[in-house]
Amino acid sequence: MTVTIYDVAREAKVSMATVSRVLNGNPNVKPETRKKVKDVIDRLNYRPNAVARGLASKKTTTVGVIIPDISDLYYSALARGLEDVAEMYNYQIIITNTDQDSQKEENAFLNLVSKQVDGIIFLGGKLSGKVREDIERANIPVVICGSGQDAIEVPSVNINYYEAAKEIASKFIADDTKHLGFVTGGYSRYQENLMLEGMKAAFSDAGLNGDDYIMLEEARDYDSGRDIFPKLIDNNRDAVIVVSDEAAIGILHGGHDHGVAMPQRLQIVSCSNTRLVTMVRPKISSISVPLYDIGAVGMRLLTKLMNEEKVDSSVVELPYSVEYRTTTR
Amino acid sequence: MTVTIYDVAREAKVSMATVSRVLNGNPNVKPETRKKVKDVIDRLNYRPNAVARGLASKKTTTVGVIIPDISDLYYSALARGLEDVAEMYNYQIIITNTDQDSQKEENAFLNLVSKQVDGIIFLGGKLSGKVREDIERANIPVVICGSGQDAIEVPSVNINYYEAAKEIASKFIADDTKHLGFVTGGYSRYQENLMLEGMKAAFSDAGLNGDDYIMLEEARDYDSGRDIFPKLIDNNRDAVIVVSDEAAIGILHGGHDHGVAMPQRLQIVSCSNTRLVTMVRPKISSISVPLYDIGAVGMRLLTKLMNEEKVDSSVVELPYSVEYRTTTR
DNA sequence: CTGAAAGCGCTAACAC
DNA sequence: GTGTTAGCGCTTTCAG
Repeated sequence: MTVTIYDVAREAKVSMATVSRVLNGNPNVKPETRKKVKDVIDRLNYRPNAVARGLASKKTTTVGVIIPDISDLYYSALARGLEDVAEMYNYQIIITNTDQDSQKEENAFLNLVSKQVDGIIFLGGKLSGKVREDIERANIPVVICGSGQDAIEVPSVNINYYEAAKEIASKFIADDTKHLGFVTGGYSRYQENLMLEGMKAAFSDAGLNGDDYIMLEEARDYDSGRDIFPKLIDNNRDAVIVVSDEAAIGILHGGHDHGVAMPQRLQIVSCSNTRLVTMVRPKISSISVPLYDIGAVGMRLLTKLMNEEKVDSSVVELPYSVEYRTTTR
Repeated sequence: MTVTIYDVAREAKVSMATVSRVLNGNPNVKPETRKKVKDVIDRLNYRPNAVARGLASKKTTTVGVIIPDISDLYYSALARGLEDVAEMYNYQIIITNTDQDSQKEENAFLNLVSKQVDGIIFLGGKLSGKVREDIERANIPVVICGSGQDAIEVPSVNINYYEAAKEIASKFIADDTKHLGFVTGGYSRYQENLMLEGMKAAFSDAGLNGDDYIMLEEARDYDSGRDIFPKLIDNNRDAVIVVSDEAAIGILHGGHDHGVAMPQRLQIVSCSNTRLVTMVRPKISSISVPLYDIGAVGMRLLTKLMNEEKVDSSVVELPYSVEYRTTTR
């Protein structure tokens, strides 16, 4: 039925070994036999069975991607970057959504290992203790993209959210805009904590105690953003730093709906840098996180790891800037 | 190094066959031996090698997804629906982005077949003649989601865009809003043509010739939407039907930037129903395409096909409605 | 430069 | 119920 390497060998009057060699670009094949084999391959329309190949070679040219939610613009931008470089290096990608559920994360990881993927990329995610153990045990290259992880020896790529948050807070403080709200999204506790520390450092530099000025809230999507708007105003916030772009837009429209002038009354800076930030009016000021690049660089790092090339630094920090648009004064 | 079925068999003092049986839930195993085997599996922390399994059983529990761009909200919503039901049925998903490039589509398809996926889902895409031949030859279940395809015998799931477009146009005509713009996105020519036919039918029903009233434009993203706004006004459009949500928002903001009152001067209806439509002000009227469901139903259909269950109808049309929000009067 | 043969880790008849 | 035995389609020594 389906044509195998054996059929090709027979037709070309060579051994399977030789066919295998031309398939894999092994130079130890006389040009003429190579041509002969290639002709037969074309004629028979032969395509090697990647599964058999994987079993024999212990390499599947497949990498697993564990992602909270592919329909979240933040993650899908990362995923796109990652997939593009995977394609360059001839890797396929198996994607699993976890909704940040630890159990799902572990299942996904174990499934991927069963499938003998050559490497795994985590986007966001919590990496519970169990998963960490599994990583340890599986002995397979893993890299984390776009999500801080607490004291873990896994290679990762991200921007420095501590510095970014500190920079934003400092600017606000300098403008005498001190009553800040920090609206977390529950994406990565570790990272959100880092940002909070950054803001506190900014207050500290100004001789102030951040705890007296920073109010914490949580909103991840548009609706919850809109819902917390009144609370922000009631608590006299001058500005908010919002992790989730959708929540930021929700807050913005909360202002719109309540007839509150923005950014006069409340300034907003969001932190995810999805396409959304410039697709609303007023445009939202935000950290320019290089999402696509984080994914791309992460995958590049993984290819190196899978290839056992040495890597200069396994935790890479990409540059960012803060774009002040029209939700800030 | 890694523990295999053979190790489990030895430790449990049974044959590999028996281990395989408990692994696959084969009922022909005495409960006590089943327990014995399971204990050893746990103790050894054994996990079957899915690649070996795939080779032996000719089933990989993996399905391929060919998608224009995962970072496009329209497609990622479909993908999420699809992935959720894939997970329910214990399938993993290999995703490939094609940017609607025929060559990439064909490569992706062939790669997926090499990997012995059990089925393939196309989201959007052009399905050039070559790919159609490949589908024919590969003899593997394929379903197309969220994209019309011209005269092709491949199972698919979508909504009836012809009727939707006709309904919208009829409403406009009845309101004496006859100078329509149709802003295509280049997603699926076939489908966009279908919509155009639908609009023409609406004019025809009103005793009018659609060609005299409908102006065609193309814009796929936010910026091009904004860019074509002046042209729409210069050509005296009363309303536009826009395939891409992002383009629709672009047009909306084009109006904003030019100080043109919307929807008084120009009404907008968009057709992709991504989350974006309710995340701008004014909220955009749109066809309520059940994106998630299209993906979910498509994957469910594929599981049936892969399982060789019989299927009532291989082209399924999901219900939709038209939501008139605040970009229409 | 090429071929023979031994697996890779598992499933699936087929016996018993 | 359980074990034996062939493969699945390929890569990879090892000879020559």
